[in-house]
Amino acid sequence: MFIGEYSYSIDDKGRVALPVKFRSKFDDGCIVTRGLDHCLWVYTREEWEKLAQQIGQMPLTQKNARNFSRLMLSGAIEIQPDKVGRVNLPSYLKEYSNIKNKVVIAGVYNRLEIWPEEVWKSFKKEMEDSSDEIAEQLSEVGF
Amino acid sequence: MFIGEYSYSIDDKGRVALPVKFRSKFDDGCIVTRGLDHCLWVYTREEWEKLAQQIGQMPLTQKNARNFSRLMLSGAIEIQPDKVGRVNLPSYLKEYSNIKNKVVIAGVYNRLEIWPEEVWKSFKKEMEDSSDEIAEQLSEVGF
DNA sequence: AAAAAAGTGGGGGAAAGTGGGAACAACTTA
DNA sequence: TAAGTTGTTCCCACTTTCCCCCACTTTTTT
Repeated sequence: MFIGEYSYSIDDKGRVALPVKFRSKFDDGCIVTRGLDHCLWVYTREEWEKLAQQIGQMPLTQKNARNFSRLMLSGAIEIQPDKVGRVNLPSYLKEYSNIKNKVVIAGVYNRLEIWPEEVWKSFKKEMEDSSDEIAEQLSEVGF
Repeated sequence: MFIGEYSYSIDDKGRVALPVKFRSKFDDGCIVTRGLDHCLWVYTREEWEKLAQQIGQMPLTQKNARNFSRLMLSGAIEIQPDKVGRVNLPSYLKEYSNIKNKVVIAGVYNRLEIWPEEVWKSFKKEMEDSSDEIAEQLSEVGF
């Protein structure tokens, strides 16, 4: 399970390190894709297969389903981390997430999330400030 | 599984490269056809067979089904990529998709999609901006 | 404080993108 | 029918990009 919060910088070549703790999970590659809220999601192969299969079975003829599968699948890329555990993000993912120099990687159960540092900070502040309200809204979705 | 987003240019002879990662899948030819949303769809032989069978089983009596099968089947062509993995698109497919010089190829599960670069950009922007709504609508279709 | 581990940076070689020429086929015209 | 013209396909070559590997610096741990 992925948990915690880690800071890294992106070098001139667009490489970003994955947290040491989790590197072994990505030995046989990881899948990075566009996540919701304009961050990036990183999955292990195994977890990705589950997700992708669901997406792939959506009906061709429904526009929403078509667009969602385009968004998720065309945004995805399989990357093999280099010898020291870094991945090279394609430019379209950096643009989508607005990642420039400093990033925060957050563990969220079955995936990692990559955020621009500044965005993460303000997002976190907002979350912390409104945690009570968030909790109350959760009861509405059956938590 | 086809995933990712790749940029290529079309040369004066109308040739467009397929992404290196997937070339081996098309060793024994690929089927290109008119897709929905005015892009082109590229299938492996195997996947095409499955799809064609599905389409063939649609009810003759529904106008939508008739039109869909016309679009897909009459537009389809089998192409053998050249030694460096390029395909030569027939002019009616270039016209249908409005492909000129720069294209984006997107992997979407069991097919590749070929888009004019400009169209893809605006389409993607729209999708990205409305990703929250799209995602929420998906819960309605049981995702 | 020393050693080990992790973060960061850069250079070289291989592979991929792209362009063009030559050979061949098809179609047109004299 | 033969010659010319157009178009297509195969193959080769150049250029650029990307990826792998190595090394240095910084941080952490014993």
